[in-house]
Amino acid sequence: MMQKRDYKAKLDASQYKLTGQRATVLDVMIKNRGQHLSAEEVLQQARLTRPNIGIATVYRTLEKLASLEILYKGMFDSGKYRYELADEREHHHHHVVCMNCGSISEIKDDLLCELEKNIEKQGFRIVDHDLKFFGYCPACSKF
Amino acid sequence: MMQKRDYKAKLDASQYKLTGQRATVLDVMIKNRGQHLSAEEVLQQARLTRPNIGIATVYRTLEKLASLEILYKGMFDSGKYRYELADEREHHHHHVVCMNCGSISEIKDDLLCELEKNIEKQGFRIVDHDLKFFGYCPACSKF
DNA sequence: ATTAATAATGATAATTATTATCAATAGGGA
DNA sequence: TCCCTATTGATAATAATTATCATTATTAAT
Repeated sequence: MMQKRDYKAKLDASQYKLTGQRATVLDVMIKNRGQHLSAEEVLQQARLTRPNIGIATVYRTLEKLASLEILYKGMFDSGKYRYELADEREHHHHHVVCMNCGSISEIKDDLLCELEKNIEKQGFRIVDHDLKFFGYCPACSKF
Repeated sequence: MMQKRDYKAKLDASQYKLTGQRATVLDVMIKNRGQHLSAEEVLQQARLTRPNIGIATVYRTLEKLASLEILYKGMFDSGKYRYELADEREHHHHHVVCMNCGSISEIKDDLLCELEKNIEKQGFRIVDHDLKFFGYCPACSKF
């Protein structure tokens, strides 16, 4: 599993500096590994250790980290983006969105490679995919 | 393939009336079968035959038609919902979003039923899925 | 170290998509 | 016809995101 220093190295190799604010945002994402945070949620957590960080900086940082492929930015449902550490979703897992409690669980799978190959036979070039299942998580499906 | 009268029957069976405005929106969706229109795009088209229809009515109608499962409402990318005739995506097809021209193509497939069964073994209850591929459509992948 | 150039930040204005409000209108029975 | 309720269009309000801009921090050159 990638560590903090690896992400920092990735940033150092880029044109961007690892400022205090960016480190704070990165720390939040690492602390919440496996979760899918909205910008607002990242802001709340970031302010625990850096009370005066602004929402604009959070957006800018998330955007940069996503452009460096440190984060994955995805639209899961209802109108806002969520971010997670990119290596968490590397080859290949998918999301189950619980229609009752809204929780997002992860499912590992490699079935899609085959499907991508079929699509490429039709002339497409596929570079990524996003698969979501909608239903009820184990807790909610009891009711 | 479902015809206009079938959709109308579905509406008649509901608590909602088929008003002129709703018929206009439905006509737009039928005319654009297989496409994924945003509310704004529906408005543009609707105004060709009914120039003073308002955006609020379009949103309301799309919402109602989606709640009756006449339309499917999905978030494909970048922050806005798109709508399509629900029967167009019945059992089972997926979307390829071209990262160059933004076009959305459709792929038929039934591979996922199996995957859903696996997930259900883990305690989830799955009722729907949404699979998107990102890449380049045949036209754009030439460059 | 001092200064000049550049990049990053925070506050906030602007924008975009969507939803809510509300007065005016349109149908559908008594 | 008149009343009742649903629908509509205009527009205000909201939510998420992006843009702007003056201030601050960092870097490079002297």
